[in-house]
Amino acid sequence: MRRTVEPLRAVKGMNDRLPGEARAFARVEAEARRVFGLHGYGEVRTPMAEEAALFSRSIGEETDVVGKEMYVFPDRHGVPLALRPEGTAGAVRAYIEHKVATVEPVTRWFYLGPMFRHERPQKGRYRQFHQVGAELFGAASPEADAELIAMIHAFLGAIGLSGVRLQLNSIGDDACRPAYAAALQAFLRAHAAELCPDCQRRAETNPLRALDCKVPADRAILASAPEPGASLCGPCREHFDAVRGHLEVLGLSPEVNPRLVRGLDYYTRTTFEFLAGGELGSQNTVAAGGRYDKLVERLGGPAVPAVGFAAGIERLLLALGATEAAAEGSDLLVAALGGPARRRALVLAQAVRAAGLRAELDLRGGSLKSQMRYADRAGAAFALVLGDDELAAGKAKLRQMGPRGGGAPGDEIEVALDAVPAELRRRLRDVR
RNA sequence: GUGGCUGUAGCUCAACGGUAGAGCACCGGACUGUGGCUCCGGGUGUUGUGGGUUCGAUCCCCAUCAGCCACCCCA
Repeated sequence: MRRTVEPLRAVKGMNDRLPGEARAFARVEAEARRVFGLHGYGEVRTPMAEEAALFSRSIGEETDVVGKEMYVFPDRHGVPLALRPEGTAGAVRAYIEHKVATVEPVTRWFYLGPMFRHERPQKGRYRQFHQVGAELFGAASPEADAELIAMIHAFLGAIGLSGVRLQLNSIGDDACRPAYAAALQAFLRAHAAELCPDCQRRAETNPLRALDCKVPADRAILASAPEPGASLCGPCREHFDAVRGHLEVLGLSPEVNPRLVRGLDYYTRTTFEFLAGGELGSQNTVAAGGRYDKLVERLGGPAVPAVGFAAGIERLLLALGATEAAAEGSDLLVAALGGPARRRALVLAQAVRAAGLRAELDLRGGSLKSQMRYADRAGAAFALVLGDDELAAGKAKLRQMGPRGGGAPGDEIEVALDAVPAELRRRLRDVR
């Protein structure tokens, strides 16, 4: 195994997912498709790259996601493109571009795929990570928020994630948020000298973010800061209370967290997060979202309200403590000895597959013993022994394998070569 | 981007300033054509990488890369 050339490695923060892990991943995706499908959501697939301007306009120029973490590069004509750092912007762009609002009043979309942010990787946070998310366009009512949140809860339950906490808040809309933000900023500026450098910065760039500062001294000061929940205008208050009420009806009990804010600029009114314990450490937000009633308009579309969310698949898997999922073994492993028998075995395996059963040949050849051992460790349900004698007689020995790594010796019967697929199918039915 | 910890076989780990071992896994044999159990055999490694100190470095020093943890930020 001497290395003569330096092997290339995966890009930092971008990980391979080998089949064992990929299966666990695929299961989460399959549940997303199933549960979202039950709620009337259709899958959209938008490009991985968009014009960078789309993200700065929607997510916000001043956010870290756009300002510091986006992969931006010029295309051949010098147009700045960006690898998508999240899914909502692309979905909204597609919604506008295809004039979807003109053909249907309410649109339910979900998406699923890789996102890219140039951050320092750590557990539950990677430069290429994967999100599943959904967007509900055209409904301003509190029912929409509640339905979406309940759907996420159902999805988390479906993948086996229990013990999640739901936090809920409202950050107001154009009518009340500006005044609130100004009040909060004034408060922060007044206390700037006592606050940590981060909060001094936040006071100027994104005052709301200061609310969830983790520095103890800051928390003490911020305890008396104005909270968004207390400054809502009448309609926002009404909307928020109705969302809470609907969630209670649906059997969910959200914790109201008056300091829950969102990092992306496009949110209005409802914000929420699902938190999980487990092995996630500080990256314990597993799904998050909120309402964004002005975004479609802001990106040049009609005035269509919307609410959406995204969940990080890697984080879901971590929260689940998902271990690798073993591959299902073949229905049949063909062990053939000698050239003529091995040629016949190629054909035989093909015939079994054509009958809809999984067949595998031990491609290494080797002794019958080693081929049988392979059949065992590969988890094959049956093994077919094909040697010169069998070939001459037009038959093969079909042996039932016990459970992998142990169990009773299997029964073995002779089967005519042409009858192998049918006989295998019959026996598999008995076994399973 | 900031701070800290860690890098030895496929995995989990050991060792010592004198170029590395164990368990599991893997491969083979006992059984010239029948898996598992047992026994026997096989180490599969430039000790992450590059320098430095030294007669000699896996060990000490520096750098770098990667992973992890916290912060920042976020899903």
